[in-house]
Amino acid sequence: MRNKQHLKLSKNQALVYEALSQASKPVGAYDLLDQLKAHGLKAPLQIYRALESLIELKVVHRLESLNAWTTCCDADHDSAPIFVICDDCGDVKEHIDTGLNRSIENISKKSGFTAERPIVEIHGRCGDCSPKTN
Amino acid sequence: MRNKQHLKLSKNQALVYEALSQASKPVGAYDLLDQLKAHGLKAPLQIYRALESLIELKVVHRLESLNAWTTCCDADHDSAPIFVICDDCGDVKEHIDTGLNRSIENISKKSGFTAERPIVEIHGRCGDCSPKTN
DNA sequence: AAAATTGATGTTATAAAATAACGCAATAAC
DNA sequence: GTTATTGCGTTATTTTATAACATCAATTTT
Repeated sequence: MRNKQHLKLSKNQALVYEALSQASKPVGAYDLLDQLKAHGLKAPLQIYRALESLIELKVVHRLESLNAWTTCCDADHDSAPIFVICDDCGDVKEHIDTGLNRSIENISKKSGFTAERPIVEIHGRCGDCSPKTN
Repeated sequence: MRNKQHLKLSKNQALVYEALSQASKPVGAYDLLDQLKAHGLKAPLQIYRALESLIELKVVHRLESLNAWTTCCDADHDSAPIFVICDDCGDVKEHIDTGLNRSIENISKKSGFTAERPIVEIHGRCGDCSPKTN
């Protein structure tokens, strides 16, 4: 989704989105809550509701394998977001890859499946955190 | 891993593996516990420990987006397991796709990343559960 | 064989993540 | 202006996963 500046977010949505934007990594719901207590938020549900709506708006993704959320890379994609996650430094990058999307379509077609929400989260080591050299 | 028959599993491992084998769908840890209470298991940890070791042995996979576990399809794969999940009937199928694996390798190479644990879980509708026809 | 290491087990308590259920307030739609 | 709709607030609860600690059995080391 481009033009995120033009999104009209509710108060809680804006708070959560802001917090996620400023984070360098995906953030958990209770971490968000801790941060936003300074702004008056008190209950987990306030966070979860905001996250849910931000996902609807396609400006935030949930990382299933981390129980955490991050802002969308703004690629304006219809295709599957691909997350590459360094298990060492925690860095997460979002990618778009047409080849991988084709593969998902192929697999679906072959089995008569309709893909609606592809989840791709690749754990490993980023270039900076050299892979195990044992 | 083939020749699962020859695996020497401990009591709890065997119980959990049996239960997963007989299930038609991925099963949650607390569901497993409920089932296995009849066999004397009492605490979540007994389940989680067994699951952890079964994953080490590569005979069980965890579905991150379902918080549930399932037996490996026995493909003897080095490559990423791909799960196709029907959000309607709950059916889950494991696939292997060389194309998708190549894509993951490409993405990794481009960014100097070393993929160690790729997670691919495609949610949608299976052929039997026709996709939304609104 | 005794000692030491390892791997599995059992139990209680706790932490972490997510949702249910209820009611209120502001705003957009008719 | 009444009626839907949407967002907000709060308490309690459920669901999922781990920590901490103790025991037991098997295997390896000496």
